[in-house]
Amino acid sequence: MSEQPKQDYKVTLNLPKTDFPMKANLPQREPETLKRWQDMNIYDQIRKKTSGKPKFILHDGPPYANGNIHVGTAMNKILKDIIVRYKTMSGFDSPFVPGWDCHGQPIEHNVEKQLGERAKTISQVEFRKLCRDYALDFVNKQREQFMRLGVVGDWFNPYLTLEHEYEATNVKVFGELYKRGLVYKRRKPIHWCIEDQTALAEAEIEYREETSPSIYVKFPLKSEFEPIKDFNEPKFVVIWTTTPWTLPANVAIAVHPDAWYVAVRAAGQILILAEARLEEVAKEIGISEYEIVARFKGSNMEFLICEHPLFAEKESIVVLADYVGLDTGTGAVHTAPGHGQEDYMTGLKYDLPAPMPVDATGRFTKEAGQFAGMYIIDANKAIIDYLKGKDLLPFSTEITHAYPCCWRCKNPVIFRATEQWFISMDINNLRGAALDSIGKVNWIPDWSVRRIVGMVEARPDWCISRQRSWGVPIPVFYCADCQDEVVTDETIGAVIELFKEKGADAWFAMSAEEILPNGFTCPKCGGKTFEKETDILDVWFESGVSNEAVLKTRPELSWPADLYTEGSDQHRGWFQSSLMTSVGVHDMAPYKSVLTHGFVVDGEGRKMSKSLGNVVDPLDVISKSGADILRLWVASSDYTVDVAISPDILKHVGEAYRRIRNTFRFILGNLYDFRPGVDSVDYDQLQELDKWALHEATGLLKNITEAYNDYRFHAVYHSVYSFFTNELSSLYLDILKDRLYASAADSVDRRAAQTVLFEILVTFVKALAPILAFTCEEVWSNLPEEVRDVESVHLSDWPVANEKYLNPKLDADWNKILKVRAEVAKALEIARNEKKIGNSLEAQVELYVSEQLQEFLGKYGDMLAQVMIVSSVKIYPYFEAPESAYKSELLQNLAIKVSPAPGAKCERCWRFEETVGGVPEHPGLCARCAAVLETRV
RNA sequence: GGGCCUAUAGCUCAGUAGGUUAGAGCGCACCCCUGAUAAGGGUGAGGUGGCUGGUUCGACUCCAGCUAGGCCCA
Repeated sequence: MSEQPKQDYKVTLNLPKTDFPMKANLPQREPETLKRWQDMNIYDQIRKKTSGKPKFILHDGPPYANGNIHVGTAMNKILKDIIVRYKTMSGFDSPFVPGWDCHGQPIEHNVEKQLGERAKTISQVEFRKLCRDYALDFVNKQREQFMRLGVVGDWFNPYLTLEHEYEATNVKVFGELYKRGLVYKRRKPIHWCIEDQTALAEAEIEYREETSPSIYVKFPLKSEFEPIKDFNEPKFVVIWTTTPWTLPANVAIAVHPDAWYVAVRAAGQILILAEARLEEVAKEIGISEYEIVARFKGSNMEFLICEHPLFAEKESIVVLADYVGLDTGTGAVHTAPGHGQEDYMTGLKYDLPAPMPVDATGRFTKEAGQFAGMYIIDANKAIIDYLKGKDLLPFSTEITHAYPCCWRCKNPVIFRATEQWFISMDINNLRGAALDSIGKVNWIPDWSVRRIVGMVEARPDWCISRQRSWGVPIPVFYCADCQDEVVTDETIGAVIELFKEKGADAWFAMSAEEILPNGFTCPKCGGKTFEKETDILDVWFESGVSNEAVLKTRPELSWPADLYTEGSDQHRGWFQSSLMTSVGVHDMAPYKSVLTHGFVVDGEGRKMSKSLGNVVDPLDVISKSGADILRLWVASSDYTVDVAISPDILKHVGEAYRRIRNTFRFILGNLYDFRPGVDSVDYDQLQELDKWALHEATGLLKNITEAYNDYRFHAVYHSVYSFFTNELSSLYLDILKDRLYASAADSVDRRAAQTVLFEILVTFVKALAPILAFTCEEVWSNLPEEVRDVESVHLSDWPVANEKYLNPKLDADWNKILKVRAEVAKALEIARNEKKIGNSLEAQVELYVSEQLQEFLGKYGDMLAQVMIVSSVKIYPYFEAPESAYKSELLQNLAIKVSPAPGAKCERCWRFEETVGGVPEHPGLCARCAAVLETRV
């Protein structure tokens, strides 16, 4: 029976009411919000709203249209979305046009795999159609996935590198670069499968154990060499190779510049090899007695001339190379620039020719002299026999080693130099111009500029050709008569028009004569028939021209972009390919700022991989926890370095999310009867604590606005989260409960609290909207009808810090009070552990303080009890402090005595008051509550 | 092997133009509340600042090397 009256009083309180649920249930709720955004066409509404404002263009780097999004692409798009949403709210017109990279080898590869044997019978045009379908399928999937993340953009009007206009732009840019003399052709070795007669990408190579010959070959030394000039015996440099069939293409012998080499006399001849290999090699070639007649550095041997062991009329020059190893072989390496990547680089350095005596089917051409017509697989034996016959083969054995093989036919592949197209870094000083442009770009973080500069300074010429089908053809014709390459304004113009109309497919479907204008003749010889180039462009060239194809063609966008934002791998990739094409054509970078983020790694900082089993799938996170959890994870991390994610980390993010959500919910619940237009209280009538809360909130708003401007979102997250926890939840909101619940609903005290809560809520629901896009929208829709001047929080304006709320004096005063409060909390805890009190309202607190502090605190009167959330606070001089009082360790001259509060517990507000029972109509209530109830009647 | 980057409590982050016992929140432990309740409040315990040297009166902060990890090359 005694419970009854309490129930009655409870209904007289203004307890929080809200439809905003505590349980987020994001996996269900977010799709509903997405549906609403789509129904209201929010992207268009944002465009209308920001129309005419200054533009901020974040140009999307196109992900590859293959597979589902992974957590790295998710992070990238979320970062972009936070930026775009912030810029939009803070007064910019910031359209976001997403893009996809649709051409390229991986798609081709997957389509080929699906086709199986059929791949060989299908036409290029048909094959391209299948690749197109494949790419578009993944564009659709990824579009849905990115949209599910809450990323706002022109999703149904993206840019795709397979679109006709886009394809045509490649031709335009290629034409410009060609015209500027930046494009040239040169032989370069590539992986080549002689079985399938096709070029292979690195990803199409499998390494298998293969057996190869391992032979030493004596190259007769022709030059006079100072250290051994006095010896009359025949002299040889002994080289090592595992590919005898590449010897016809030999042009050089590479030695290590810093290694020691020796000349040894044995069996009537002088052999030159690395000192470190001497013992081993001597054993192998069976010379037990030898004499070292000279010792010298590899660098001494540079430019020595040897006779080619197969072709006496040819020569082989000694060159220096760091990669020459001394663990195997002779320390002198056979070098054929047409047959190997390292050999090729050395060839470039020494300006050596790159003979290529092997045709596409793996047979020697006439360039291979006596071996012409021979299949290279059979040639090893022939060459070994030939060398034996000439006594140039001191040693021969076999080894097994990992050798590159074709993914399809499993046969060993070869390196074979073929004609490739390049963009020169140096012919017209593209490198220098690029470096100049880099200096005019704002690179964030600042080390980013060092990285790009280092790469551009050191990079080789850009090989832009691929022997593939799924891409944009290199728009070059060859005159059938004079064999000259033909690239003129006229031919380029014709191809551009063709691609615009019919797409790049037309290149494969039409003849050169059909493509070229009627009556077109070779500018050099007047020839009338032409061949088309069969190579296509590197996909990095394609994505590199996105600034030209997208920013310059879409009316809502502008060039150069304000910002590119990608992972640090794009210093080599898109940042650079975009830079080169743009500098090559326009002499400036296509971006004003470049923001780099790190890679997503696991909780231990290791890269994600299936084999480690540490892969976090963003789609999993979304379906289990919600996109806002992923978004909050992004915002909580310092993305300028690698970002860790793990189930454990996501759990912590989820807990932080709940705290933010509940804080919003509590505030919403206390505003259920608040009509801002009518009930707001003027600043002057607010209590000091309210003003303090506004001061804190305003300072924070200024800080986070700055952080957003600097793209330091984790600073936003941490400071807002800390504010919600420390200043709001455990302090301001906790203190406010009595005022909100127990005061008369329409009292100034309560309305003052609501005024501040409302202000804080509106400020931070907006300030967090770029991050918690879904949750803030949900909060927004629970706001009082009259304040929702716009339908969505994402259509609202960025909150402006109200400078008049800043009050340093108040802040200093309250810092003092709060320090005392913290000490009181310690004293209360001691009392609680001694079972003197439970709830802090059961306590009365006696403060023993300095005279100064007594004067200061005295001014606050009853307010102190409210702030401490106790029933009463009394202040005495410090010297009166009883022995039993808690002495503060932090503050001098502060002692605190906690004792059970006198009086009785008010059944309504639960404070212990001596006034309880003073009003006969309400025997269980304190004076304040009794009065409140009187006014209600 | 080279270039760029990272390394502060279990987790996410602060901080210092080098100077008293290195901070916050979360998590954890314990307590309170049951009128934010699959909530809320309080107290407390957690750090050889990756390791080793060096510079300095003094280094988490500067320098060198090493280790681990990331991106990009070779």
